[in-house]
Amino acid sequence: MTVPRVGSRREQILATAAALFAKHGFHGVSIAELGAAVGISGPALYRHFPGKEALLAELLVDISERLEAGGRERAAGSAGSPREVLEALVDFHVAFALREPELIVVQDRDLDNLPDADRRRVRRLQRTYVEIWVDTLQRLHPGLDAERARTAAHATFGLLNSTPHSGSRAAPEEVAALLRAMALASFRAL
Amino acid sequence: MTVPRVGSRREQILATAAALFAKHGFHGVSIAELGAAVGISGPALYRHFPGKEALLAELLVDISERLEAGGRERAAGSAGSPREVLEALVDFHVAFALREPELIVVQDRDLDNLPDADRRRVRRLQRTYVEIWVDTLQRLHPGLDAERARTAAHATFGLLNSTPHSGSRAAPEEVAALLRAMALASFRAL
DNA sequence: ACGCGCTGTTAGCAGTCGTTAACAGGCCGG
DNA sequence: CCGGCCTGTTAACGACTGCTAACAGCGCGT
Repeated sequence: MTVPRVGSRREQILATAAALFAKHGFHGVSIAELGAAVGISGPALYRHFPGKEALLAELLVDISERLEAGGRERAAGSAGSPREVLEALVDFHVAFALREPELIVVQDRDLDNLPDADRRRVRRLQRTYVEIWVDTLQRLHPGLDAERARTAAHATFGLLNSTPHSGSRAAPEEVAALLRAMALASFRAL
Repeated sequence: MTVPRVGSRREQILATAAALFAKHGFHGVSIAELGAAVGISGPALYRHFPGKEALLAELLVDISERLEAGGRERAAGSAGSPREVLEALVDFHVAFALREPELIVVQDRDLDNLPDADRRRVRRLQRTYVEIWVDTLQRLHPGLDAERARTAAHATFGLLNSTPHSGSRAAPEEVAALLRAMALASFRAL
């Protein structure tokens, strides 16, 4: 019994890769280093992944799918006023950024080290995630044109994704509350 | 007469390197590619720079010095209320981020590809720049503790530095005005 | 006119990278 | 007990990298 966590090695490798890629960049981490960091050495990684790029692809496709799904979920039912939806989106995003800062870093740093097919997929997911925010902002502020809404959405992502940059020795909930409040306040400028 | 732009090649190389590093990352650009992009080929770059790392160092030291100097200048004379100083800082930073988005990208993406001495220097400059913002925020909001002020400063940098991410087909002045307004509005949450 | 410094070239070297090949031990179903 | 799969090892290959060496044309001061 007690299935020995099928794919537990895989997940360990993915988590370690996320941390190392975030710290040194995709090209700055060798297969040998990554292997050593999980206790195996070098080419053993090829028992779990077809190659280095595939590893990055799995990380980035996964994070962009989770963001898009989370955004869609909170914006869907059209239940809730635009303001409530926007608050839910902010809460979701800030929680994500605080929980997995490495993935946030890797996603916009190493996107173009992906093979073409995966990069297109990730780009499309990112675009639809942005559009969820744009639609919500436009419903909240009728008359706001799409271009400005898009700029505002990206600005908010930059604000919320700033967690990896600040040392943030403070408690995560306090940081989350502060970023949430700043993001929502910034929308008053629209 | 008409000095033939002493160092014009140097500056051309630096500008091209900034663009390429921003697009593909430091490790993603080879000396040969960089040479080809400026019309010379490969090792000719060593006539102008002692090495690849020195090139990156010059870019990053330069940008962090300019940011620190610009921030210090606008915060110095203690002329102006804290709110005026803060508005000047925002204007300065957003103009910088819009004028040289590649440098913004390279600075936080490839900082740790610098040789130790240069990285320490850049880190120190960045720290004092942040502290200028922290001090101003604390003068504006007495009772705001330094940790929260630091988080808020980083969040504002993320917001203002979002320009490279959004396509921003709009006119730069409009984007600048929007980001400025959002940044200043976000401070109301403090 | 001469020589030198500046800026460019090509050839080649040493090191590192991702990846494949060949091999081996452990576990588990028949 | 046996045979295969899973997961690991080390050795080696080819490609590419940053960098150096050796050489050459050009322009300018004396």
